Amino acid sequence: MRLSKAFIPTLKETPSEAAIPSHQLMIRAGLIRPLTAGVYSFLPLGYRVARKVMEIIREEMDAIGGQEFHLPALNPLELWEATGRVEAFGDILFQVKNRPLVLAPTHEEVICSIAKNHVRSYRDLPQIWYQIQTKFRNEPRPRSGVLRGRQFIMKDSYSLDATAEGLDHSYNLHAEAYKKIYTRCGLKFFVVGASSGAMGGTGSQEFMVESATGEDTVALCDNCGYAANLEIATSKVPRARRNGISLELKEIHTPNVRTIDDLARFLSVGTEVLAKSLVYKSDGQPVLILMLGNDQLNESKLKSVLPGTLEPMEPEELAARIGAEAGSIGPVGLRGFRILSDERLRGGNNLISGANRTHYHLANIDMERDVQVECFADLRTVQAGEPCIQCEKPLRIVNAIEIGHIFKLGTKYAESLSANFLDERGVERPIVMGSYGIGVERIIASYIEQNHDAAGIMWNKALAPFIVHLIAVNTDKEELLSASDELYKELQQVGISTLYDDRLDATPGFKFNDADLLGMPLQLIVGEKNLRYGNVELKDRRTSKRTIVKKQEVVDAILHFVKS
RNA sequence: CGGAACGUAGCGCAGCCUGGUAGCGCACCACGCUUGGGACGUGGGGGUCGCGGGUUCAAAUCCCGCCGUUCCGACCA
Repeated sequence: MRLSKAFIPTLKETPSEAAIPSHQLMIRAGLIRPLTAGVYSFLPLGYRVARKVMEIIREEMDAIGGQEFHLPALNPLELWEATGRVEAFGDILFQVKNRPLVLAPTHEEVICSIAKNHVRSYRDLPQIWYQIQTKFRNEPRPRSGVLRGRQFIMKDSYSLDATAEGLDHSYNLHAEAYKKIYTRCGLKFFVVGASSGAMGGTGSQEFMVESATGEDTVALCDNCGYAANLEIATSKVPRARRNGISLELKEIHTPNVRTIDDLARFLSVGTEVLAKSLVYKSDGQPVLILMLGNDQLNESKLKSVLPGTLEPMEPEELAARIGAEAGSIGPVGLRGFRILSDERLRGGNNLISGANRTHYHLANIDMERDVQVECFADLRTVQAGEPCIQCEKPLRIVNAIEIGHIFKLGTKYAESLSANFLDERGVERPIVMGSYGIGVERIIASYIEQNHDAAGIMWNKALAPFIVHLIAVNTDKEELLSASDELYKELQQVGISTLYDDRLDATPGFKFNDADLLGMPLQLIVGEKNLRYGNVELKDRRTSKRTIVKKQEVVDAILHFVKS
């Protein structure tokens, strides 16, 4: 492509709305342009990258036996009502105003409706169906450029199996394919155990890229490789103590003590003998949650114990129900509340918590003797430095970008849409499903987050929109321009994709800076001082290493680079 | 949805407080000059100052409402 004729609008200045490097560079390098909040146009250069990513995905999906579909983004509302997901998605689901249609945020429903009509027997299974298509989600707050948009390209696939073992196999095939895809894209990634969230199902893993700009938080063990989304991560923290004798309950006066830290200071005790009470409403019913010391409640974990709506109780309602302020709430003698406790408090005694009387706390609480706990569960959020659940080495907590998510769905969707098949014995059973997603834009943005410098992007060969950026430096010299033209033609003939900066009016500095910004892996620089001796210059964008090569030999050198 | 900021030429911004001619840099067009790290000179084109209402002789500027965008938080498959 000749740059003089190409539409590659580069910007010298950083657009004010872009706060993170990938977003800034994608706009500056002319890959994308914003249209409205969370919606971007791919410009030609950006779409070349997107196509490379999609082709890698396609090859690896085909390699595990995937069959490519192209499903409609417009779905009948009725189909989504059947699975209850109109309500589950709520405002995230775009609904068409003048027809009972929705814009699909994912395609389990459509897949099931096809399977229901055409998969009749266990002999038709297993299947892996996939597509690469635009998804629509009405995100309340789009941000970080293409990392969280309202419209984005997603590879989504669905496995259909007869049995749970079959699902395990399909799931593992996907996990392996995903690793190959990210590796080929040049991403440094890791896999974490994840929450299935609103998707439901029996297990899920996320593929993550460590990045300060990521919206997910992950606990990592550098020693043994344990990695889990903070939504489900656990650690080996000790339980609350249990002393020999449970002392008698005793009310203590604690004027103006509200927080756990205040209380520990006031009583000169460690926070590990204190039980914190949090009050929520689950489907409108009051629930008291007990946490040890300053442990932070993990709402994702709580939601898996308390499905349904969940909201913190307002202080006014709390005061009205208990007659005490939030800092003095406790589990003993509390009526009308379900009581849940974090696992860490199981069996503890001689603990201190609120007395349900403002300015008073209750000491010597025995969890077994004094508290009617409905259930114990892991409800706490892991903190950095805590011992790893597997090897007890300290955990790290990092931010990460989710670039893929795989789910074992089970029979949830097949059941609600009656997607059944007949097994070997002629018994009708629901299809066992898995669902798997990769965000195409997130791969691109994550790649840029990991591979840029002050000057711009540093593409690898796999994702680069062009392999070579050919720069004609002194365009006023006839012989120099014709030498560049010649090289451009030769590179085209041997199939090396080349962006050729043949602009007559741009100064050398302008061209060099554009080349660094656009970030093709190799820059081929044709300038007067080298050409005089029959040489040209090759610059490696990533290392900035320059080599002087004979003009006749440079195409071979580039071919060698491409094959290496 | 809560908190905050912003909206003036394609981009980055000033002007607003203290009302009276819409400005700067980059980009763009023409000509000249220049060619190894975002040149230079001369001339030029381009703006309903987000939208609507109000105050005023007069509004980019003051007041009210709306819309949009971004950031922090909540939320998040």
